[in-house]
Amino acid sequence: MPLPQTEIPGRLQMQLAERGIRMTGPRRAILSVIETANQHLDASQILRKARTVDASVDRSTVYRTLDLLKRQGLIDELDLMHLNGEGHYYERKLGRDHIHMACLRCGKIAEFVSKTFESLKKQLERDCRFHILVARLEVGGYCSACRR
Amino acid sequence: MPLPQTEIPGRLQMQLAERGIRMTGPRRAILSVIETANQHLDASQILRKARTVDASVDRSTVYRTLDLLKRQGLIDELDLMHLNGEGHYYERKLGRDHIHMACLRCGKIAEFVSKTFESLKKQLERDCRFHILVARLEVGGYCSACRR
DNA sequence: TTAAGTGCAAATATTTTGCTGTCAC
DNA sequence: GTGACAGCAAAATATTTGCACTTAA
Repeated sequence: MPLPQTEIPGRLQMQLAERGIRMTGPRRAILSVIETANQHLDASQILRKARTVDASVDRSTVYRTLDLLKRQGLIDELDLMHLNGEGHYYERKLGRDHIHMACLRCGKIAEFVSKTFESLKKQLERDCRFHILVARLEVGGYCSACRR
Repeated sequence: MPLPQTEIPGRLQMQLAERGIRMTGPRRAILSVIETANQHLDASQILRKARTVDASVDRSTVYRTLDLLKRQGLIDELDLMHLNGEGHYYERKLGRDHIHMACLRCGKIAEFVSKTFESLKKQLERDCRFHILVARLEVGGYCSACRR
């Protein structure tokens, strides 16, 4: 049973602070955008939204911050099957990994948490003697509404 | 038990012919590169190798051909956890999907075929009423040699 | 104080597109 | 013959980097 992922505002900020990483204005703006996003955002969307908080935020700061968060394992980077161009999408890493299912017809993204996925990762770590840091399962196809 | 994937030379060419898709010089060169590759190649590498067969091959033809093969479901597109930049890697789609494990320290890519992965996909199709066309599981972490 | 972070501008990397001539079928 | 494909050049998109100034701790 996946625990409900209750979200503490400023959690990302806290996690960075715990690791002794400096907090700045632009960084705060970007983090808040990522935290409050209710959909997957790409770098440009993050930039645009961050600028509504702090108009001076630069595109390169967005990329640098995304890099930082990736290295810290606090966000995941997704392709979403390149439904819109070749860019990447970002989302908070919360508890259990989930699978992304992208409908190639209507573009809807569904998410799915699966015990089998968790077992698969364990099996992989055991059988391949591989220490997993990130796991990304993306699926493309037709959703229930589009498959008919 | 996965069947041994015996490779017939010119198989890709044949598969395109079966579908009534035109064969041309540049296309033949690109297909042969993909077929004989013993590692994952990105668009630039494919271009370079294709040019050793047919020097006039253009970069855009490589992209157009990769697009064609993707649409036909004959190749898979991978990120390999962006070990080297943001480009994509391509590989023949042969029989069973496999998992790619990228070592974030040494860069080695290992592949793994798993029954559990197959069950997971079936479960997904059933539980989410989703018709899967492509499934991509990529894992990043430390391989057995690097984890110590 | 000072190492880390920032904006800015420019560079790089990757992919796509318009166009016109060519070729497979 | 004709529609699909090609090369070329240019554009569009996505990301990275060098540098000088600023700032958090």
